Amino acid sequence: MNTDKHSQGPKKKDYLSHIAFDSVIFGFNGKQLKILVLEYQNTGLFALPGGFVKRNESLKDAVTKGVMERTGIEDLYLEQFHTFGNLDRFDSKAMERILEMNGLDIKAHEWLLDRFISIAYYALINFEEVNPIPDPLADSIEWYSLDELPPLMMDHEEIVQKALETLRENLDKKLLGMNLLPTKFTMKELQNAYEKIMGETFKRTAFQRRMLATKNLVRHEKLFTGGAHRAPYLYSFKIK
Amino acid sequence: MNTDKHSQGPKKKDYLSHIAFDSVIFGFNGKQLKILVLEYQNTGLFALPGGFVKRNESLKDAVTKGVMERTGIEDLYLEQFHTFGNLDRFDSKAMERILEMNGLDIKAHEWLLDRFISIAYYALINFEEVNPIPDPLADSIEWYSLDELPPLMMDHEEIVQKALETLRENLDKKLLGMNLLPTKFTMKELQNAYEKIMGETFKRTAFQRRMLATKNLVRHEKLFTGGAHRAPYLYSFKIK
DNA sequence: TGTTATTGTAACAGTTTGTTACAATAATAC
DNA sequence: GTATTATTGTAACAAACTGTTACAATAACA
Repeated sequence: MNTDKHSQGPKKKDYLSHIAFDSVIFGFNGKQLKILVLEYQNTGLFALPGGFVKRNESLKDAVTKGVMERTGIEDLYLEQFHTFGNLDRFDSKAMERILEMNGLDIKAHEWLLDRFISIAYYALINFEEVNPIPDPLADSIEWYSLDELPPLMMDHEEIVQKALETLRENLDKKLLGMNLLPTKFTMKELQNAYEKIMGETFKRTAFQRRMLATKNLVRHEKLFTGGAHRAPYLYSFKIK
Repeated sequence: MNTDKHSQGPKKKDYLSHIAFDSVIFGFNGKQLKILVLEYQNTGLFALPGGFVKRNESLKDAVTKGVMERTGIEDLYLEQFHTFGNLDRFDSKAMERILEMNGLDIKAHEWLLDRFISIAYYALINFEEVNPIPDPLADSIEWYSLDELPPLMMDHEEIVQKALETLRENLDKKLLGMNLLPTKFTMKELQNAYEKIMGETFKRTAFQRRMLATKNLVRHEKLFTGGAHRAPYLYSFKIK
C-alpha cells in the first residue's frame, strides 16, 4: 500500500468480515528482546501490527504480506500461536478515534467497528535487516523492549504474553535462535539471545556443551573483535 | 438445539460470517485412541463435529457448547490448537449437497457456501461417560480408530493430524492422560493410553518409575481383576 | 615479554534414564 | 494346603546427561 495516508481505508467488500490478524514481531539487538509496536496518530493508542484477510487470499499469505510490509523482510519466520475470540476483545470507541484522526469516514468504515476474531502470529527477525514502516493509519512504529512496553489497546498485552510463552516452549524444539541472530554469531551472542527469551541465565560452560551437543551448529573462523583475550569462534546453524 | 432435524438450519444474522470451528474429540476405550466423526445423511460425507460462533458469544463458549451437545459431557478438557485459513479449505458443492439432503433451502443458507476460516480445538474425554449425539444435519456420529478413519471432507484429515501432533507435544506437560481415563486406573492402563497417543511402546519399569517420579499420582487400593497374578494398584491424578 | 579478559575443553560429581533381575502376590490346579 | 502361572512393584547396575570447577589457550595491549 503506497497510497497516501489520508486516502481511503480498507474496504468492506475486499475483506472477510469479523476476521483480523495480529503479529508479535520479535527482534534481538544483541542485548535485548524487542517487539514492534504501532502508535496511531494523535490518539495515544498503541497496538500490535495487524490487518485483515482478503477474500481471495489465504490467511497465511495475508499475514506474511502484512508483516513484510511493516518490516521489509522477505524471508520471514512466522508462526501462528493462538486465535483470540473473546467478546470483550474489541473496542469500537478506540477504532472510531483512529478513523477520525486519520480523516476517514466512519460510516464508510463501519465494518471495522464490529466484532473481530483475531488470529495471532509471531515473527522472528534479524534486528539489523529491518527498517520498520508504519501502518497507513499509524504514524509510528517502534521497537520496544518487552519490559518497557507502552500500554497496548484491547487485548494486545495478553497476545504478547501468549506469544512469549509459545516462543519459550518452542525455543529448543525449533532452533528458533537462528531467526533472531545474524547468519554467523558467537556462542556468547547465542547465549544472550537464549537468556533474554527465557528470562533466566545459564552457566556458560554447560550452555556451550549443550548447544554443541545438538549438532546443529557449524563452526567457522574466529572473530577478532579487538578485545584483549582469546577470540571466539563464529557459528552458524546447519539448516537454512 | 432440540428442534426437529428438518427445520431451519443456522441463520446468517445470528452468526459471525466466515468463522467456523471444528473439534477433534479424542476418547480412549482402554485399548485404542478414537475420535468422533459425523456422517451426513445420504451424502457419504464424513466430517469433524463443528459449528459457528454466535455474534454474542465468545469463541470458547461456542466451541464448549458445540462439543457438549455432541458428547453430553459438562466438564470438558478443550484446547485450541490451530486455525485453518487456506483458500482451498471450503467445498461449496459438498455443503450444497448436505443442505439439499436435509431439505434445507440453499438460497436461505447461501452464507454457508461462502469461505470459512476454522478455529480447531481438540477435546479429551472419558470414553465411558459419552453418549454421542449427531448434528442436526448429520444422521450419525461414531467413534473411529485413528488408523481406520473414513475419508474426511475438506481439510479435516489435516486437522486431525495437527491435533494429534499437538496432543503428543502436550502429553507430559499438561497431564493429559487424566482426561482420557476413568478416575481410577492401573499403571498398565495409563501406559496403554500413553503408547496409543505417542504411537510407540515404553519399557514397563521405566514408565512406572517416570510416572511415579512426577508426583502427580496418588496410589489407592488394589484392583482384584480375577487374573492369576499379583493385583495392580489403582491410581488417580492428584489435581482435579 | 608479561598482563588481562575471555574462550574452549576436560574432569568430576550428581542426576536422570535404560536395562536386567528378582521377589511379591492373586487366582487356579492339584 | 501347596505348587503353578502371570503379572506387578521395586531394587540394582550401567549408560547418558547436567551442573560445577578448574585450567590451559590466546588476542590485544602495556
